[in-house]
Amino acid sequence: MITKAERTKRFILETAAPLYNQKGISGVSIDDVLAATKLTKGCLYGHFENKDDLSVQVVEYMLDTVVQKMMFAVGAAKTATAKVFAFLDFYKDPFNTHIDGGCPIFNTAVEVDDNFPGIKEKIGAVIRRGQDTFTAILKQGIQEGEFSTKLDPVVYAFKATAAIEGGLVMCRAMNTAKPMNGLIKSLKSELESYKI
Amino acid sequence: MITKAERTKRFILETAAPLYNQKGISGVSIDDVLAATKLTKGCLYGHFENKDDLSVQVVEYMLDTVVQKMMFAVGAAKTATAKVFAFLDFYKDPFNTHIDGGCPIFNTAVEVDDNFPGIKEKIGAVIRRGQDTFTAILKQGIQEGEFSTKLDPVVYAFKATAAIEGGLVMCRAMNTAKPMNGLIKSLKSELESYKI
DNA sequence: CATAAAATAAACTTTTTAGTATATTTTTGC
DNA sequence: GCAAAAATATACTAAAAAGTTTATTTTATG
Repeated sequence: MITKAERTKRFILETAAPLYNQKGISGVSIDDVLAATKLTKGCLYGHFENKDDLSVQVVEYMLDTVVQKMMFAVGAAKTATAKVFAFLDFYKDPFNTHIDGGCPIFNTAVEVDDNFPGIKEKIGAVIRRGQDTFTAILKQGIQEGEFSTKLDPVVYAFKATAAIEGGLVMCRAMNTAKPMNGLIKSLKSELESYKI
Repeated sequence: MITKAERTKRFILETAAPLYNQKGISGVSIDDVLAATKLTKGCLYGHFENKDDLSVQVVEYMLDTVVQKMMFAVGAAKTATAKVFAFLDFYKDPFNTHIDGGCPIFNTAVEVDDNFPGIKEKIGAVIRRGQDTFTAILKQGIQEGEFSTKLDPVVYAFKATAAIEGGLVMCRAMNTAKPMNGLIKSLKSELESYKI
């Protein structure tokens, strides 16, 4: 049985997530979180030790959420090509990013880069694991004769991820979703050029 | 004649720039800037109205600086190919980014995305102008017979920029410069595939 | 070299934010 | 229906950060 306390804690994480994703760790105050959740300080501090504890858990919640959604989208596809395409489509709408405010992995990576070493380590691990998964999918595609051996899995995985994530930030900054379409098409046809 | 006041103001902007680029606007305090410059409050507030004024001017200084350096690097090249290659090489070392802390355009874009609407507008304009310049270079390359008409200037410009910027963030988060080499090589050979 | 501009020193006020304490009320789950 | 858990209300304290003030000292440049 899920307790009330667990539900409340989860509600706080869910509600705080878009705030953190939009304003960044340093940009969110406890009062912001209280205003968004309409809870009281007593309640919040009953679930989290202090702001740092809250911040770390919100970031972890966001990372878990986005990784899980991405895995679900990719996992539903059968072939290597379909899996990669599912990944490329994951952020096709830069203004609907599963958690409001863009990609939490990237947003957090930028903020904690030269700050928050603990969180940085976690972000690095998530990205590394993502690259490993992506690379493994491509390698299997090669092994099973879906792609030519001329495809470099490590390079394509990095290029595709970097371009999607970078494109997302650019689109949001320029306030237009359009360039994302051309980018995704280009990355798809680049992969298809290795098809056997 | 450049006055002492102008020199001091510039010194503040130069010194604060890496702080802002590393910690973000919300992460930098006035005391951080005072500690870094070893100036006093009286002096700082003699040059800037308040923290907001300082922040806006630091961001503008960073944007101007990076755009100027990029233009210098690209401008030194003669052919369209050489210009694009110069751009691709601009961030080849993710840990030496002209201003410490990564690309200020991107870092600021992420932070001000859902916050700081004034600064966001400026970032958007810088990115748009950059894309226009990049696209114009490719178009000229096509016109002058350097590239095939099959090259889509808008798509390649966006893809290359997004990938470089995204790759920069990923490398910094993973604490490795290596993937940047493969990425740059891949983007270069992608462009070369359109060479006539 | 004189003076106006620039910077310092130091002590403030104000505001914001984090965090604490406790008595009271509400809710939940047995 | 009742006891424990959870949340509220309210009123705090503490610390950090922003911003002000003013008298004094230093420095730049006409």
